[in-house]
Amino acid sequence: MKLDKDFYLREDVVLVARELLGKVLYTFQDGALSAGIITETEAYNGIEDKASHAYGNRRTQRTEVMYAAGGIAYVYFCYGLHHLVNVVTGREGNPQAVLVRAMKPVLGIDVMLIRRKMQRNSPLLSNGPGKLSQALGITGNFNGLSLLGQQIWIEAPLVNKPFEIVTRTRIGIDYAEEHVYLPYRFYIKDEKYISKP
DNA sequence: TTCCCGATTTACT
DNA sequence: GTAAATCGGGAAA
Repeated sequence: MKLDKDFYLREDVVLVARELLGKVLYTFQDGALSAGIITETEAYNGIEDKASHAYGNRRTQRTEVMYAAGGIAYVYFCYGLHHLVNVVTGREGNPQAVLVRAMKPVLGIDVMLIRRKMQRNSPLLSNGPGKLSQALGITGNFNGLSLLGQQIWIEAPLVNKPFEIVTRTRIGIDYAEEHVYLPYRFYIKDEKYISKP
C-alpha cells in the first residue's frame, strides 16, 4: 500500500523524516522495478532552516517544487555530478522536505548493479544520497513527480521489523551556521547501508 | 553576464 | 587523509 497524501501533508518535517525510516522507496524506470528500505533521512525545515534551499522564503525556479503541497519528489543536481532525492512535506506554501540519504536494496538489485556499474551487492550500492538516486535510476526528470504515481512512490513494508532510531546532526551543510548542529539526521541503528555512521 | 560554490563520490597519495 | 570531477543555481554587478 502506498503511503497516502495525508502522510506527506503534515507540517512536522522532523516527524515525517523519522517515520520514513523503514518505509520502502520504489521506482519504475527503464522498464524495471526497483526498491529499497529507507535507512537514513534528513529533515530540512523550510524557511527558517539555514541549511534549506528555501531558507528566508527563497523562491526560485529550483525551489518552487518545495513550496507545493507534500507528496511529491524534489530532485536536484548537486556538485555537477549527482542527483539527490527529497520527499516534499507540509501544506502548499510551506517548503519543507526530507532528504533520503541511504537505503537497503530489496528489489531489482540486478538493475541497480548495472546502473551503479558494480559486480556485487554491498553497502556501496546505496549508502549515500547520490548513490541511492543512481541505483534507483532517479534523474532530474523525477523532479516534481507525485509520490502517489507510477514512477516513484513509497510503501509501508509488509512486515514491520522493530528498529531503533539514531539521531545525529546533518552532513555537508557547513554553510548553515548555527543550524549545523540541529539534530535533524536520522538512521536505523546497526544498519549497514548508512552513509556515515 | 560573471563569479562562487555546493544537502557528493571516487580515486589517489 | 586529500583532491579531482563537473555544472547549474543564485547573488551581485
